[in-house]
Amino acid sequence: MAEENNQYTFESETYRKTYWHTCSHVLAQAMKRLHPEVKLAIGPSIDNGFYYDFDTPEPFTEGQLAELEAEMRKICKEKLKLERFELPRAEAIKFMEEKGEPFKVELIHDLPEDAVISFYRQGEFTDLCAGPHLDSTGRIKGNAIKLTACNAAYWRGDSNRETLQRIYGVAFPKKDELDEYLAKLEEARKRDHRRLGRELGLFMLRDEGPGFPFFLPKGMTLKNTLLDYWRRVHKKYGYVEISTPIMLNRQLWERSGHWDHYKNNMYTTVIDDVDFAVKPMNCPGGMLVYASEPHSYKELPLRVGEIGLVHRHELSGALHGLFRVRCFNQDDAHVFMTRDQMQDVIQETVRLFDEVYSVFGLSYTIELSTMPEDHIGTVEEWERNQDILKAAITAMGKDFVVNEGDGAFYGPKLDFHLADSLGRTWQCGTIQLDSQLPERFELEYTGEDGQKHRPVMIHRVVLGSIERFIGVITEHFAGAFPAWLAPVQVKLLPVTDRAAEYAEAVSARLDAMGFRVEVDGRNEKIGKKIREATLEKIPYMLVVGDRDMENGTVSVRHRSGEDLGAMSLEEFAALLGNEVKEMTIK
RNA sequence: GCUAGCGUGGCUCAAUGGCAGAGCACAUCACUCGUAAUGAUGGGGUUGUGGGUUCGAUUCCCACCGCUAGCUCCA
Repeated sequence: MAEENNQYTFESETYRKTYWHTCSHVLAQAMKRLHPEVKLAIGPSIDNGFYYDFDTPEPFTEGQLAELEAEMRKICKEKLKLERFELPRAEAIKFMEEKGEPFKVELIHDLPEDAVISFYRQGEFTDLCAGPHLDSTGRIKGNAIKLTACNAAYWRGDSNRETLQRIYGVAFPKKDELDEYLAKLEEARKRDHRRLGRELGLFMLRDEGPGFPFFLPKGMTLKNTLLDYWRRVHKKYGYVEISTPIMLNRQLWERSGHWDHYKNNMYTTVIDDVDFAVKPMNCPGGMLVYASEPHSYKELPLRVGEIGLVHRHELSGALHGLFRVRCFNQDDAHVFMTRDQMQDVIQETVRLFDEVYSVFGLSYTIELSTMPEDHIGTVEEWERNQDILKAAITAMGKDFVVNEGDGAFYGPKLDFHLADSLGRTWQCGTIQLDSQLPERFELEYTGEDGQKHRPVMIHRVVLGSIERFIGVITEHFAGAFPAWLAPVQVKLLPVTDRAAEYAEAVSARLDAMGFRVEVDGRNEKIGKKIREATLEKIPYMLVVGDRDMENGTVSVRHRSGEDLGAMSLEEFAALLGNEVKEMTIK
């Protein structure tokens, strides 16, 4: 490895991860020098940096990070050689016991019998590690290391085990690159949807209802515009829409399996001595609708959509703006079909996803989640369904990664993780294959043969949660929504009071054409009105003054700062109309 | 839920064991102005909630509520 280092650059993921992994060892070494009593857990590289978990009597403070960074810089300057060596199991355990590292001992115990147990030594510091590593701490640029956070983490991610202190860090071969990275994080903070949501008047959260978002007028317009698009695109793909009750009795939830498998997350109540639960999912209601009348094979696949408001009691610590809430609208749909239709339906659904995501300029990665420990149905059924999902997307030439044991309790699923413009990903779409609920609700259709058959179904959402999706696109567009989606598309800015009436008249005409328009009739200077409309990220500003009144024009300015000059209202309406139309159904 | 940090006008943030302050926003008045902030004046706070320590608490202590970060990446 060492001699090959020169061939590698920081652009290579392998080299980057090796670099960061060695950084984590340097961090651990610095920790041991400053705080010998601290016990070492694990310290891997991650997608953007590295961390190390420590067991410490006293949690760390931000101030200590600077001290650790300084010690790390020292270690880099010392140019310590990293040397790998192996030990037989018993000796490895003894070695770590003597060093007083109980977590390392546990790790060695859990390694398979035939595992090679390797260590890396740098100066006075040695760590259990599979490697690989850089050949010297001198290869790390000391002043381009930044310890970014210290936080708690459970040993082995298990909430029943020890709480460790995790220190996160990031490092680059050049100081400039570190600064650039930190600037990018700062940029990300500026487009945080929680901040933009408040600044743009989209939504709010209150102590009175943690995790229950309130939508404000602008946010509601955005949401309705989004749903309007959703309905049009689903109509095109042959969906019908229903709405099912928000609360249903216990018996139903027992039948669906939710009462047994999902009760901890459900809001329940008692009405007239009967247990009720607020729905955490829409499916059981959808089952009742399907079962309410007989079906023929000729109707299949039957695509039934529902924008359903669901409530889930998420852990308080998991709440996060609109990304993780306790009540949200799913753009749900259930597609009922024959076994033969499964692959086609899955592919058709993926095509629908592609169309929708492309409208927003969002790309995605797919994860296949397989059978969890807590599940219903047979292993054979699960495997068969997993194979169908795999086959369907493979045939479409799509890549996916497998997420073992992360399926829903009733079936395997394909999860679509959307990347925002900063490369962070959020799970939005999902396609879940389910042959359990049709069984439990005894769903049937009459086949060509005149016999009753059991359909299979998928549960699927494209946007996922309307709330989360709004959060994702708010950050993706940094609040500057495309014109078709912007809560306000046009703002009239009269230069003086003399133009107020004219502005109102223009506004009324645009409104009649179906555009979302506002007038800034305040007695303020035009510069101020422009500044504020720009900060509101309204796509078009129409400046109107004496000149425009005389000529019957509007002076158009884009939020980007571009001055499009004076034009007739008809010309402007055509311009905006085209821009809006481009983004609608193809 | 756990660990740590935080909670001061609508927002962003000062300050202090001894009268709580600024900018923005808001209101009023003047200015009627052509492409990113006109000026003046004014109103607005039981410092998250409840308890405790103290002559005195917004500040110190305790509890609760809420928020923020992490708890997925595994030598």
